[in-house]
Amino acid sequence: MVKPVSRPISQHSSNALQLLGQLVREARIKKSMTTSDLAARAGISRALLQRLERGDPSCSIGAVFEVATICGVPLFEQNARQLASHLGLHQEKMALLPKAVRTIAKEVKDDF
Amino acid sequence: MVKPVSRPISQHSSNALQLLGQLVREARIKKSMTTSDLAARAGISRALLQRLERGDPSCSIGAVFEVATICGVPLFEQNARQLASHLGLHQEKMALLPKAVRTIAKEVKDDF
DNA sequence: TACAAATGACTCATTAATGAGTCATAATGT
DNA sequence: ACATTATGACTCATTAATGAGTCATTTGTA
Repeated sequence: MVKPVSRPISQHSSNALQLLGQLVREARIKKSMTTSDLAARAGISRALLQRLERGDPSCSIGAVFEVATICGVPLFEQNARQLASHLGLHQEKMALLPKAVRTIAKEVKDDF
Repeated sequence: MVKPVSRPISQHSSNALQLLGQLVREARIKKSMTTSDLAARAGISRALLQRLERGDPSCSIGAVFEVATICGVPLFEQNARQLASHLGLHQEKMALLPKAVRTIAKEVKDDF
C-alpha cells in the first residue's frame, strides 16, 4: 500500500496553477456564486471545483478552462470573438512552419 | 458497448485550449525539439504530448502547464519571478474577500 | 448570539486518462 | 530520389481522476 508519488512539477507551473485557481475563486465570489452553484453550471462536482481553486495539477484542463470561462476569467483574450480571431490567425501561421523537426543524427563513436 | 459522451465544452474554452496547444507546438518547433524530446523532458508520454498540442480537454492541467513552461510559452507572466510576485500579491488581496457566499433564501411560493 | 448555509477535507466506488506499444504515412536532409 | 526519422493515429492494460457522499467547522445574517 504505497502512496503514489505525484507527478513532479516546476515551481513556475505550480505558481501559475495556483494563480489561475485564485482568479477563479475571486471571480466566483464577486459574482456571489457558491461552490455548488458554479460547479453545477460547469457540469462538474463541487469536490472538483474545490481542487481546481486550490490549483491542483491533476484536474483536467477542460474543466478548468470551462469554469474560468463561466465566471469570466480571461483566457488569452478577454472575449470570445477576439480569441477565435487569434486562433484563426495562428493556424495560418502554423501552416508556414516545418511539419517535422529533424535532429542531426549524431555520429556516436564509442568504439575506440 | 456505448461510446461515452465526452464532457460538453463551450466554444470559447475549446478555442483557448486549441490556441494553447498550438503555442506549445510552435515553441517546440522553434526550439527544434521532437515530440519525443519534449515529452521526455516533461516526464510525459509522446501520446499525451500529441493530445495536448491538439487541445484535448481531458489532459491534466499540470501536464499542459509543465510543457508550456519547458518550451517557454508564457503563463500569465513572462518570467517566473514576476509570476511568483503576482501570486503573492493576489493572495493578500484574497484575504480581504468574504470567505463564504451567502445566497438569499428565496421565499418560493409555488403553492397558490 | 443563534441559526442556516457554505466551505473544507476527507473516503471509496466508478469512470476516464495515461503510458507503452505498434503501424502507416509524411517530411526532411543528403 | 532515397534513406531515415518524425509524426499521427490507433489499441489495450494500468493507473489516476472524478463524483457522490459524509461530517466538522466556519461564516454571514437576522
